[in-house]
Amino acid sequence: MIRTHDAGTLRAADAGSTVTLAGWVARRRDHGGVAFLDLRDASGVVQVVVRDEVVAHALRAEYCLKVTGEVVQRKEGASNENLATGEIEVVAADVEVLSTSAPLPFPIDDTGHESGAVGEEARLKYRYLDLRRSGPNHALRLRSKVNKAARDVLDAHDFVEIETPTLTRSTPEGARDFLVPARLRPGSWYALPQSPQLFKQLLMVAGMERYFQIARCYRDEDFRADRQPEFTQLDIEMSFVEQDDVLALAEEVLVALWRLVGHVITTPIPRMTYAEAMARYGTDKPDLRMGLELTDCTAYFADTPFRVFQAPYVGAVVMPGGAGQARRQLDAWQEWAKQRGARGLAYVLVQDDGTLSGPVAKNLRETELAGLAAHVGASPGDAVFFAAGPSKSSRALLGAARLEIGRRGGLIDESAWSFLWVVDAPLFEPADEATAAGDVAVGGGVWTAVHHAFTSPQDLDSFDTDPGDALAWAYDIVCNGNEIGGGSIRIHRRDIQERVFAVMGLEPEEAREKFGFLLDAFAYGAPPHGGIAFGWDRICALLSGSDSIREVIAFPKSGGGYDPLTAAPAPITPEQRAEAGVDAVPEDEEPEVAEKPGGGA
RNA sequence: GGCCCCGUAGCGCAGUUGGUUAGCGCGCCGCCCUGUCACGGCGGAGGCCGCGGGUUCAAGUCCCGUCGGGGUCGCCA
Repeated sequence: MIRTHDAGTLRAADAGSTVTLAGWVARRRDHGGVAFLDLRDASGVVQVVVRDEVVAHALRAEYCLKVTGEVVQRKEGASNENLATGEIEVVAADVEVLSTSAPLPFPIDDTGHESGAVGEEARLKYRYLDLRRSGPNHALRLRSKVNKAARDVLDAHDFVEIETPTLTRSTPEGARDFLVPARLRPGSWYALPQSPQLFKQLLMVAGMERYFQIARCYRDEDFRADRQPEFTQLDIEMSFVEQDDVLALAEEVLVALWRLVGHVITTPIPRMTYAEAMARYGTDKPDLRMGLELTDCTAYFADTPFRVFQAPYVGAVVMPGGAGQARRQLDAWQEWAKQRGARGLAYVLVQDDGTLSGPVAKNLRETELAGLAAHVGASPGDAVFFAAGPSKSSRALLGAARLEIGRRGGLIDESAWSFLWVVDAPLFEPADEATAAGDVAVGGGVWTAVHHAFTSPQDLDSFDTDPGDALAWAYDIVCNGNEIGGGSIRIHRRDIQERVFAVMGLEPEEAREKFGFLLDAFAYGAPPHGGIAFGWDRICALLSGSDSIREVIAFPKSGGGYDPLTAAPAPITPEQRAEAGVDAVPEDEEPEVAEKPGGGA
C-alpha cells in the first residue's frame, strides 16, 4: 500500500510515530509560512501541517496527495473538538502530488454551512465527485452494509444465492418491457426481466428450496422520485412454506437491517387486512406514524336529501383545528382535490360553540347535523372533509387528504418507524377501469390479478365462481406509508393455475405462449412455495434518511431515463443498427391476436 | 399523456408595475499573511439571462412555441 495509516484513525496515542497518508485535499488554509491541509481519505480527515511554502502554495482543493510526516500532539487550545483526529496533526516531511485536480464544478467539502445546496443535475453529471461528499458517500457505504446484513440472515437459514438471466423473455409483471434485439435471430427480441419471478419459481421446482438474489429489475415506465428504469429487489423464494413462514423470515431480515441504524423493530410486526386498511386509511399502505382514521358515513347519510351524499360510499376525515382556516385555505383544499382528479372536497366546520357551518352544512337536515361531529369524532374547532362516490376512489381521496392533513399539521412523528403487514389482499380486481373505480354494477367483465397471475387463492373451491370476493395469500410490508416489499404464496398445481388464467380471460394457447415453460415445470412435482421481494432501493433510502432512491444508487438516471454522466441512451451507428437486427421484418407475419391483459399488476 | 413549479457567472441565488452599465454569496485566478480549522486581507477574471419567435421606442422581466430539470396525477408492485 502507498499509505501506512488511514487518516481518520489517527489518535493521540499515535503521537510520535511517522506515518504515510494518501488522500485528497479537502481544505487548505495557507498562512504564508505555514499551511494547514485537511487531508481526507475513506476513513476520515486529519490536519496536515506544511511548513514548506513552495510546496503548500501550489496545492489546491481535491489534489490527490501522498504525505509522510510525524504525528504530533496539538498544543493546548489548538485542538479541534469537531474532528475525531482533532487532538493531533501530521507535520509533513514530504508531500507528493499523486494527481492534480481541475477547479471543481461544485464544492465537495461539506464542513461549511453552505454545503449540500447543489442541484441534482450537476451532481449526477459529476456523480464521481458528488460521491466524494460525505452524505452521498455514506449512503452507498450504508447500502453495502444493508446487503451484507441481509446475506448474513439468509445464509444462516441455508439460503442459496442464485443469479438469474437478464436477457430473457418478458415476465408477467404487467409493465412495459425493455427490449434487446437478438442479432442471431433477426426479428426476435430479448426482454429485460421486470423481476426474476418465473425463474425463482423454476428454482423451487429445481429443488433449491431456499433461494435469494439481490436482483436488478427493469421496467420501461414513466419515472418518479422513487422510480428508476432499473432498480433492485431482494428477491426471496422458499419451498414447503405457508404465509406465516415467509413473514417470519422477512421480519428477521428487516430486524437485521434496521439494527444497522440503531432501531429495534418489535416483532411480530402487526398485521392488518387489506379490507381494513382501505376502510380505515383509504390506502393499502397506511402510514401509522399518525392517528386520524377515515369514518364511514354511508349508513349515516343513507336517507339524506343532500344529492351529493346520495352515493355508494360517503366517508369523512377530520382535520384537527381545521375550522380556523381562512376561506382561501379552504378553497385551496378544493384545488388540491381537483388536482387529484376529484370534483372537490366537501367540508363542514365545527365551530367553537359546536354548531356546524360551511356550504355543506346548509344542505344537511337538523338531525344529520346534530350527531355528525360525534359520528366522525370531530371536536369544536375541527374541520371535517367528506368524499362521496365510488368507494375506492373516494377512500383514496380521503386517504390522501389524511396524509396531507398530517403533513400540514405536523401530526406525523418523523422520528418513528412504523411497520405493518397488509394481508389478505384480493386475488382479482376488475380489469375495466370504470368498474375498478367502484362504479356500481360489476357484471361479468374480465378480471385481472391484483398481485400477479401465480398468486394462490385462499379458497381453492370458490375463487373462480366468486372472483370479486376471492382473497389471495398475498402480503405487503409497509414502512412509514411506503410499500417496501410484497409477496405471495404461489400456485403450484397446474389445474389451479389454469383456472386462474381462465378467470383472467387468458386463453390456454396464450398462457402456453407466454409461460408454457412454467406450466411444463409444474407438471413434475412442483413443491408448494412462496416468497417475497423487497424494494431494496426504497429500503436503503429510508435507512439513510434520503427522500429519493437516487441517493442510494451509485449512478442513477434522471427524468426520462437519461443518464447525465454517460449521456445514455445514445444513438447507434448505421452499422450497429444493421448488425443488431433492429429493423428485421418478420418473415412469417402471424395474424394479430387481440390484446389481452396478460399479467397482473 | 394531464396539471403545477423552475432554467440568470463554475455552484447556490436576487433582479421592483418592462427602462439605461444584470447584481450578491461561495468558488476560481494573482499578490500578501507562521497556528488556522467555514482562516484572514487586497486586487482581478468570469454572463447567448436554456433555445426560437412575437409584442414594444425599449424584454432577464410580458405573450406563444420548444428543449431540459423537479414535483404530482395517470401509468407502474
